[in-house]
Amino acid sequence: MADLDLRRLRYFVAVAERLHFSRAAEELLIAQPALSRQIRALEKELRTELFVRDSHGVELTDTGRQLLDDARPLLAAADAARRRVDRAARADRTLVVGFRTGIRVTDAVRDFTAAHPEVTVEVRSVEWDDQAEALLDGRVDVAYVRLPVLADGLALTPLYSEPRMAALPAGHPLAAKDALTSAELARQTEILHLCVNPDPNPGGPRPVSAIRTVEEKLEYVAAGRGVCYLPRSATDLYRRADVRCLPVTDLPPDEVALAHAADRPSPLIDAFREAARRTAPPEA
Amino acid sequence: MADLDLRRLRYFVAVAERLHFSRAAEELLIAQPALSRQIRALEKELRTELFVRDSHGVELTDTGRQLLDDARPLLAAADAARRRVDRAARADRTLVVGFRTGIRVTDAVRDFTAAHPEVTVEVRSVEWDDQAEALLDGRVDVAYVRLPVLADGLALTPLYSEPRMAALPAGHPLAAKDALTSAELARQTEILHLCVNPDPNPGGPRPVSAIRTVEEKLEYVAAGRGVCYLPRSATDLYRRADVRCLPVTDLPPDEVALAHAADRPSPLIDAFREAARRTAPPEA
DNA sequence: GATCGGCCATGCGCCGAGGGTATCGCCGAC
DNA sequence: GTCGGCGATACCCTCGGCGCATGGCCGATC
Repeated sequence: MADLDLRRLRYFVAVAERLHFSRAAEELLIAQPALSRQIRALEKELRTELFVRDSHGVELTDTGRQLLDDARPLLAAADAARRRVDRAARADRTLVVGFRTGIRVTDAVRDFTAAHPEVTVEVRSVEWDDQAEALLDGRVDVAYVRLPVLADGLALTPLYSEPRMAALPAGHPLAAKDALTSAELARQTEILHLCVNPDPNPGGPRPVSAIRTVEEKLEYVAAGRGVCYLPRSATDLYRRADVRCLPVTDLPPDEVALAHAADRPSPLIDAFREAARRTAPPEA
Repeated sequence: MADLDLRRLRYFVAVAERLHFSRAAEELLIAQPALSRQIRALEKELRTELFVRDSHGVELTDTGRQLLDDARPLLAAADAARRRVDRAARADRTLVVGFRTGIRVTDAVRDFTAAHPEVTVEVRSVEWDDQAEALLDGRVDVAYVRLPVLADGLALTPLYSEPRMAALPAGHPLAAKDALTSAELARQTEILHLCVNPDPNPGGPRPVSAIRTVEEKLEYVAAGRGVCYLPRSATDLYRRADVRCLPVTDLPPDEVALAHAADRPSPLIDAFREAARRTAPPEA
């Protein structure tokens, strides 16, 4: 039994997702006849029909659906493997540091570079909902994260913590105070949650709106649609007159940690971790 | 970034496992130069060395080890996907029933075939350590299993249970009794465990020996090296003069169930499950 | 109801990837 | 020094995949 061909699988997924050969071919940057032939060849290899093509268009068969379910994770795994190899190949020459808005990385990078001038340090911003993936598949070597982190397979080094703040509209009755408690906020107003994943559970209930950035979040707050929690570095960064930010005294502080893939130890990662620890801001 | 090629990955794994190009090529049924070229091409594609080749032979680099770690599960996933598609393709024409020694399947097959004469029923024996895999990747559609089953993703239908027996050498002091308790066995003798996996945890401690079949197990018992537990159907099947089998009164009976992959429902599987339930032997 | 347009399949020629055979280069063993 | 084992290279051939042009089918349009 010959191997499946990942290129053909990718072609198949492209067609299955669009149910349209010509458009899929366009997306794949090949001509439509080539795509038709490849799909036919795949069907022949598997000795089964994957699509029903009739005058109404193209549809998946049951077998096709089965293959689609398998093909997507398989292709993702292949990509991840490829990235991990890429990472291993440059492991002793380059360090890729992931971070998110509001986290200061320059001090640690400078400290690290002083000790390892031969190593190229890349700094790359990482989406929150992708940070664990990015670490595990090798797109970044280490990443600053805010605890808690939900994924397995990551080694975490706590670095520092910062007060948790609440952002509320400037005219809000609570905005006159100097500090707040979570009870006051829970009782008085609706809390906006940052929804990072485009569609966390498809079909299910979802947060107000697909808010992806802190700016967007604050926009909602300024519009009087609610309040939200933020770490202090975020409120410092995005100061605005129509939003007031106050410390919330009874919530545990927001902890920032350095994460890296738990397998695949590396002296460079260890060195960067020490650099990050040395340069972490003092506790507030 | 082009896709990894699974064929090349398979070549790579073959070399990595043998650390010998010529022998790997022989195994792969290609000539050695072709293999050398493919590995070189893979290294070029990944822009990194995977092996160090010197006069002492061939060795993996760190990157090569990383790739090997990823390649094996990837290839296994591809094979499993292929098998699941094969299964989906024949889902409404064929039913593959897995079973293990000592389980009687003919009654259920006959009952099922009477109701579905158009369906081809294949019966295939399955290794214990492979039964969950075989169900999940579609090599078998349903399988008779003995509880408990350790794998997730399987739907289980209990069918019947049978007494648990102990097998001991004919001359053993306890062999004169009519029945035993687990306490007597635990106190008096060493228990042989059936070691089904060729090497359960490489490098770690392992059971006495790689016993794979009931016959082998009984051979050890006859040789006086221990006693073992078996379900009654097994002791009935492999009767021998130098081994005595007695019921163990205080152990829960051995339960036989029908298992199938929890996703991918199928009317044929449902029908076979009913047939199995109808034809299950009465409780002892 | 003839034509047109959208869409997938097919025919054909080209090119490159991959395989086989023969051979080279290196190194260690005897 | 020679020989044998092993991986790399040279050279050639085959086949698979692609693009272009075109065919065949069907539904929409006027």
